[in-house]
Amino acid sequence: MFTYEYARPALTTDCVVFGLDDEALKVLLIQRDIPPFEGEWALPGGFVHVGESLEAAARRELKEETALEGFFLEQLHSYGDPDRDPREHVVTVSYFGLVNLIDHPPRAATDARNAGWFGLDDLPSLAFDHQQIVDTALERLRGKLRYQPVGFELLPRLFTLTELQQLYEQVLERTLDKRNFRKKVLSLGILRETDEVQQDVAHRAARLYEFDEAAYEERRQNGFHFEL
Amino acid sequence: MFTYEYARPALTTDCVVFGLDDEALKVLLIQRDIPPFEGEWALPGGFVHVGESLEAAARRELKEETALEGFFLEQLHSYGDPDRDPREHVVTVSYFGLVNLIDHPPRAATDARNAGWFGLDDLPSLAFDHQQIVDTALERLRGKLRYQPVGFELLPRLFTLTELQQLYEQVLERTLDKRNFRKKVLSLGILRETDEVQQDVAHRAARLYEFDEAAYEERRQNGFHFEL
DNA sequence: TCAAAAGTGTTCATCTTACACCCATGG
DNA sequence: CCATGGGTGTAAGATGAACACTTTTGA
Repeated sequence: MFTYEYARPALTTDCVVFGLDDEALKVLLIQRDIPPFEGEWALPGGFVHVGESLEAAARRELKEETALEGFFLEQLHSYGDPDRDPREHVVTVSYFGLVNLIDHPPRAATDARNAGWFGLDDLPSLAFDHQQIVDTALERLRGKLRYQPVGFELLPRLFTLTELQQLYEQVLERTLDKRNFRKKVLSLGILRETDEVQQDVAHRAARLYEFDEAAYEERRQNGFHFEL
Repeated sequence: MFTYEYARPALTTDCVVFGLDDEALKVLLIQRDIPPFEGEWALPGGFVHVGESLEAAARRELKEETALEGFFLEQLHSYGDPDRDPREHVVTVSYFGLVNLIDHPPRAATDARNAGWFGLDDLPSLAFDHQQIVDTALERLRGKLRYQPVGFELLPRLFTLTELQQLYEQVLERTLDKRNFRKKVLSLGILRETDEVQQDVAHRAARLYEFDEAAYEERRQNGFHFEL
């Protein structure tokens, strides 16, 4: 039991983790096993421990609930409406993560909660204000994708230009011209062309590329501004 | 006294309020009258009350400490490093505000703390991690200014195109071409030209313009994207 | 009449967009 | 040999950058 002179809101983190598979952009959800909203789907998250940084709390909860670790995670927004949790005033710091579902396939969560990936057009109704948080995360993803090289986080290390283009098309919800897209993305000089090509495809195999972090960093230092 | 089953970090808000006067972009600071960091300068802010939204807490503290109210305020970032406050684990949600110093001149704060506007190149050393928060806010301001019509918040209702240009030059720290700037900003169609001109200037008086919020909103609905 | 800032267009380079066909591969 | 996606260039339009002089006003 812990006692304070003044009342304190509770503090949690919640994560919106996006993943990409062959079909669509998906969000990671867990099924709640305790009230409130027992049995409903919600964002993975939980209480921040004293002595723990916000990001550490977010990563810990994700690992506990969904067995995911080691990927891009960045703070999104904090929500503190006193009524957002029916129990009491709970402030949540939301995080926004990106994984590629090839390297991080869905696994049973360690603490036995049901977890799953849901297509964005196919989300169940969410507990708390989590739908709003997902909406904000999606807006943020769209914004970041245009101006920062985060899309690569959703792809395997080696990818084809068509895969990259499809990622942009799916997230931004519009079609892009193949020739213009390739011209633009290659002109940025932050992709390394590898010697490898796609395997096991029933047509001409596409060349595989890799994001060149070092080249990106160097260009960024020199005032280069990523934009797609 | 309030007792909880698990320990809770304390929760505060801190505000980085930018103001523009004739000379430079300034930040609003208060001098702390209690430990820790007693006597040092810090961002205005304080504890979030239970039952109070985050933004309400930020506005309340600002009003109490600096007598400022009724201006643009938006959430910035949350900081939760366990060591950022020497007393205990304190998580802060930072906000970022814009005021024009003509309509909101510096006044004595109601609760008798010393408050003041400091030029960005002239900041005293700040308590806690507040320098980092200011740096983040400045980055955000620079980013927002280019892509959202927030600059007007720093100017009086009626302003000249030169004032607007100087604002951009000061915040972005680079000079802009007068003709190109005017061409671009007018082509956006979100400024209303008024019949009025500058008063009491010792040279040809410039025409006064006004931000046309309605026109901006309408254009935004139709997929228009502000950019300067 | 002088000082100070307001106001105004054109040109050139760059970037963006639209668009269609042949090629390589595996089945 | 056919189906599938991979890969490639050009031309026209739009946008951004560079640049200097005349006008208005008050002191």
